[in-house]
Amino acid sequence: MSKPTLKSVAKALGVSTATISNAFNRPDQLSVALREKVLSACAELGYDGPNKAAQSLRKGSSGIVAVILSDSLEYMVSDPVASQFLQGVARELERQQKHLLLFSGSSTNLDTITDFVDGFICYGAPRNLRLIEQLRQCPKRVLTVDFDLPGRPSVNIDNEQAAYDSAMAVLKPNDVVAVLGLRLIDALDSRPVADAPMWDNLSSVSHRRLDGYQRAMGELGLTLADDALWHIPESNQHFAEVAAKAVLSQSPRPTVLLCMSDLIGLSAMRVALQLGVQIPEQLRVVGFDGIEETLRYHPTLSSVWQFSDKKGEAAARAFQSGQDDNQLLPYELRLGESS
Amino acid sequence: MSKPTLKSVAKALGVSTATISNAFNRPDQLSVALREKVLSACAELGYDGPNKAAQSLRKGSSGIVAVILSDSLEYMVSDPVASQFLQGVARELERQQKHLLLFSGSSTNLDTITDFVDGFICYGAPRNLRLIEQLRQCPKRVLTVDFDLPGRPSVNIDNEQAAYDSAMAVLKPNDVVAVLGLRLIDALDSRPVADAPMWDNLSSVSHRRLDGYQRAMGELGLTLADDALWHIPESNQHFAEVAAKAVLSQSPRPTVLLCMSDLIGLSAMRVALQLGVQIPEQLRVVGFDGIEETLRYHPTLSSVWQFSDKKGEAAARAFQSGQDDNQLLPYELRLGESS
DNA sequence: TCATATATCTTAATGCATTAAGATGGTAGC
DNA sequence: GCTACCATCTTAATGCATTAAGATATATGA
Repeated sequence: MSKPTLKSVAKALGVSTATISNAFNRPDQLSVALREKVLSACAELGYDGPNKAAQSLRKGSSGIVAVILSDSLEYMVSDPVASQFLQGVARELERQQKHLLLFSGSSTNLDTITDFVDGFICYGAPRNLRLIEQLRQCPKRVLTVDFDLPGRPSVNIDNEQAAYDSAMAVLKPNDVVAVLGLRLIDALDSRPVADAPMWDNLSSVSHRRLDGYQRAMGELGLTLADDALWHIPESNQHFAEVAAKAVLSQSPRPTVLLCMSDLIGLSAMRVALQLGVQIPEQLRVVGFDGIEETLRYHPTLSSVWQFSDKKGEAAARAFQSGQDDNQLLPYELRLGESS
Repeated sequence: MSKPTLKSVAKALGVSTATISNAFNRPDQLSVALREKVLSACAELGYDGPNKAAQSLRKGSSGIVAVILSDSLEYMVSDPVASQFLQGVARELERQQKHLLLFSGSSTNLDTITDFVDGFICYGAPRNLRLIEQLRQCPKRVLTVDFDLPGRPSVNIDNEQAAYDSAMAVLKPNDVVAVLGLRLIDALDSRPVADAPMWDNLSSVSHRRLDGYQRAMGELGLTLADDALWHIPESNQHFAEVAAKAVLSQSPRPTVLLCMSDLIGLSAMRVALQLGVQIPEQLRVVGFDGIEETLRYHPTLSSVWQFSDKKGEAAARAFQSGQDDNQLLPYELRLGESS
């Protein structure tokens, strides 16, 4: 006997297909007694719910939301900011009884599954240009986070203003400034940006933050030396330490480090302390993101808190609600001992 | 106007729906002239092929094969053995015009997508018990690689015999033996197995290999000391070096190292050389898997070559062909300077 | 020239499920 | 006792596509 279907189960029970369907989807449409009879019969016959493909076809939606992570899944799970975001998305999606399908940005064949999902939430600007093109042309709903796609809704914070605020909070006249930036150019190792072409992909967060830093510096009459702007390919300890070591060995030594993530900021402080540089007397540091570890570390790190879990929830909610604007979430500047 | 469908396109062109469908799926069923007219009309109307959900429903298959990787995706891409396997699968699937959907073993909701895929190729025994249960009960085709699931087809090599062969090739009477094993117990760091409960998950490859080692040792009258059997949680340099250092510091120092992967073998040789232990005079080493790096390294590493790319192809082919047996692929023992 | 084979396109049944609208029987109100 | 309404279930249209079988017209062969 082939796999049971709604129809075969209905016939076996002597009821209509609508009844079986309702037993699964709209319990209020039939008596409890009958519903339980149906459900137990289904279990017995090995029928485990309506076929998703048919359901998706009929309803026009599958209840599956694909989340595309720009970086590798591994990184995303280990990075506290990203994993908090993911938890927020998962929480909100569960609340809405939706399912979550996870993709890494290296996925290249969206066509394969576009018809099976309700749309995409894309976290972070993908490096993969083909993927970006596919997202642009995707007929399904697409919502971006931490970057913008023309004509698509997005969830973000005002990175320029936040960066400006954070810089203004630590900078003093006559400071020597260095910026430890994240993914500014197309290189896989930590290095000074120098005159490498900026990888300005969809006005990514990093460039907005850089703009904010520079606005603040401009107002204070400070300039950024050519070798004081560093590119870090991925927000982790190793890459951050390489950059921090290099920058703190320069002369004149920076008196302020503007860091585009908290992991970078913490790593920089570790390096500074190893080098015997006093914080905040000789060096002030400010991070970005707002993760718990900045509070446990000593000295505590000043940072822009952006509440990634809320961001995840907001993204999932905005995805569902259908609102098409570019939403800016609140952030909060919290000063620690590092400034 | 809503999204175009087969029907709407057919009406717009004044032909039947069958013609449009054939234009996409069976070009031989209509004249080239008409086919091109149809295709260009589709492009103009913004119709990009038959809806996959409907197609899947009608055809009973979607052409998507899901590959589940027991470890994290990141690890899989970096590990040469796994990534070769993946390449083999991808190559064969492409040949069959199928699509590949990648999952990590931490995925827990197969139900979400079972109706959308033709089945699962599962590489390596998942740690996630819920996932294993889902695979057992999955109504779709499931093929396992490097482990077995009762009643399911699998692709593998004869790990017991291969391990036996490799051990026999390096062992001599009176040897002191240590085993650097992979994922033998449920621990996330490198450590001696001692009396921790063996994590015998679905007769995984590691336990088969251990059986092979021990059969060989038995025949030579050798025994494995309690602290000479080590568990390594993941096949990478760091974890391997920790274990190798510990084992090579024991007294009496081992004269043979049986390693369950080449990465482990190579790391162990690196450690040995650092410690001033001569290979092969004072220590013989044998690995497992067969990766190119073993040939470039000096001394070259003896190993069991299992041709992971072929394994990937074989898995994809077996998945497709419908054969339901437990296939054993050939392996090859290649001796290097390490023994 | 007639019968037959070929190429090309259409008809209609089918896959599995959802859901608005209709049918049925019972209960409450007066 | 009659009407109105409610709870409960069924009917039937619908979503988007595939494909075997049927319908034409054109070409082939004797």
